[in-house]
Amino acid sequence: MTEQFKISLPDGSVREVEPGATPADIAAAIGPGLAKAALAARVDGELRDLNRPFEGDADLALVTSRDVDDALELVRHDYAHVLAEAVQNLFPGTQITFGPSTDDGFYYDFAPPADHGPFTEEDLPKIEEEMRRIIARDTPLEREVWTRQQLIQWFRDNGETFKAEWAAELPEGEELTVYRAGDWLDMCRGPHLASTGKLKPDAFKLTRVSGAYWRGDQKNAMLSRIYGTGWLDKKQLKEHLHRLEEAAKRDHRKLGREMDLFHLQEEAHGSVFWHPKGYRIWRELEAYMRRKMDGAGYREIKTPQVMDARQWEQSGHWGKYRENMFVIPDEVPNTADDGALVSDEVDWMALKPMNCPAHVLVFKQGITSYRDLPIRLGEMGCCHRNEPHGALHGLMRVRQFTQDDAHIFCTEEQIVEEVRAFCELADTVYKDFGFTYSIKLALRPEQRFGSDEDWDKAEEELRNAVREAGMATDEFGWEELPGEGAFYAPKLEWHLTDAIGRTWQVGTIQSDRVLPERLDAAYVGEDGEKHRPVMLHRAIFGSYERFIGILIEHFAGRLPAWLAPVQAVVATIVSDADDYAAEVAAKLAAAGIRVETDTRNEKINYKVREHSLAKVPYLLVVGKREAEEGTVAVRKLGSDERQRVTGVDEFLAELKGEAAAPDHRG
RNA sequence: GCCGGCUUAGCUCAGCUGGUAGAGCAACCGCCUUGUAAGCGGUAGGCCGUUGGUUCGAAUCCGACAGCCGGCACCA
Repeated sequence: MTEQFKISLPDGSVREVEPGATPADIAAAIGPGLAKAALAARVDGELRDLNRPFEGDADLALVTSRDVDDALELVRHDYAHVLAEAVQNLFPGTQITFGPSTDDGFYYDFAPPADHGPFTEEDLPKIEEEMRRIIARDTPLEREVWTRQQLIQWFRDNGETFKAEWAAELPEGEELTVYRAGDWLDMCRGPHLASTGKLKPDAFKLTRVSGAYWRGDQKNAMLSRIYGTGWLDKKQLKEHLHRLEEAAKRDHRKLGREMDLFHLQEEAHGSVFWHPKGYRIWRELEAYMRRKMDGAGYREIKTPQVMDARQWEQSGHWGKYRENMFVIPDEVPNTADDGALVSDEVDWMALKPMNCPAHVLVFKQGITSYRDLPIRLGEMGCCHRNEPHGALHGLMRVRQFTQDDAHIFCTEEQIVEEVRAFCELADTVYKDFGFTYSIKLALRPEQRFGSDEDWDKAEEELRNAVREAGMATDEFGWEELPGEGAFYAPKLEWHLTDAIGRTWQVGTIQSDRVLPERLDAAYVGEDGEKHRPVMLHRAIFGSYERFIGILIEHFAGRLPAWLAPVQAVVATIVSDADDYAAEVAAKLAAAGIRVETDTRNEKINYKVREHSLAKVPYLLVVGKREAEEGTVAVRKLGSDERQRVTGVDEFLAELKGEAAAPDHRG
């Protein structure tokens, strides 16, 4: 008489099964529909294979495609395995490595055969085809527990050096499993679907290829990665591809060109040429941020673009970041007729990669009393960093950028209050742009300066400040990120969520005790002795370049009226209305509205289309009728509302509210 | 920096296996005075990224370099 296992189901019922029984057996016992729909099982909360026998009494929940998160994870992981098998079928000699699921699909990293070279996009269609064949074959996926030695031996015998290396390094005590699909197998923790046929042949697509370092380390071999997107059914795949197309339409590089905001060119790659319309956005943002910072007790300064290398040596940047700094010889003249003239003993200078050392130098002028603290020094600081070329990306990653930077010099006791106040300032700013955001605390990295006690303290201060602001909650996406901090301090990060759900890290505040020490910043305390201030580095936009890029993508170019470079266009229908159009425009301009007129000899359809594509918030159409009646026909961009005819003053009153910056509205 | 791809008119893109370039839109010039997302006709516009090579001949084939795109790594 064998012992029976008691399996509890989510509805509260309990089934008794023989040892050796599996979740699949239970699904079958409940009904054929469920047996077919079941993808995997949660056994005591752990996601498991449908065919893995119970090991004792257990709580069981069968996972179907209705459990979307689990189902997608399973399906994507399976697609990755099928991809690996397909590639090995088509390209014998290819080594497999890793293939996880991602946010929208999966990838797998391969080491292609020595005589083949990396995979290219041209390979993708035939790999997809092979994947469909594998799915159609409907091969069962079987879990097997192997010993480490078996694994290493098997992979070595099959020329799988990467897998063998990995198997040798897996932590002791872990159950090592392989999943077998017919003749093919991969070492994998699982779980997997019961068979390849559970995948939909039309719900995935291989999207791109790229290089990726083995184990993510630049020092290692470059592998060939194949990305795919994978879903539960064809409809989801189509929706996803559609979302990608929509996202591409928001691309700030494309909109920046179409809207004539800025351009980039080879001769200054990684630095932005702002055009009048783009710089108008910048100026509005800058004016807004100045008001916010003035109002929050910051004082703005301006510091040198170029400083002597000795200064950077002292601050520590020379040692750590010299590779990414633009360095120039301090020699006059530095050219001669026969070429460059740079002597051996030249002094070096560097363009500033950040503002903080200069701010410490300002702080150090004169003697500071504890009564003066906190001192908040702000700067719209233009910095240069010689970024790795492969990292450059439109406005999002540039070599010259301007930060809404500030450093708060304060006492230990003032840290929490200053950080708390910053949380509130950042909150008002992000809300003014309609962003939701989450706050993360990036904790100590492996490589760092300072003692563990200092780190304990610094982390706790930031944590407390966010708690005191009432923002260390789920509502604010509060989360701690181990290992993500800067080498000198933990940092709080603000991650914006844009209109299509992408996140962007923009704001930050971090406490720094290292730099004041290195640059010997001090204040005189109550006791008459010298003390080190703590320095809080902080920014809200991050950089103007990147923030504008994010705004363009967030609004899909349709900036709110207060940021729109041109807020209204007066477009005529007939030339008889030209004078009236000029009159209307003059009136708006006198009220501070950025307005243009369009009196070209074109049909109104044409003008409407053009200004709509240019994302002008308001189009005021004037014809004979409006000229006679003193009205305008208002067409608001992106509004479903039908154009309406209204008096100029009424319209102006309405637009003035919208055209004012959020902090200037009543 | 690493892997792959790309680079032709202001923009978007054609140009097969080598015979010194083509479209649409934009621009300019006319006609049309127009009522809410492209009126019609015409004209002009190109060192085919740069540079070496192969060839009688290169936008086209090969190499180097640069920039861009997608990733990887990096992001004080």
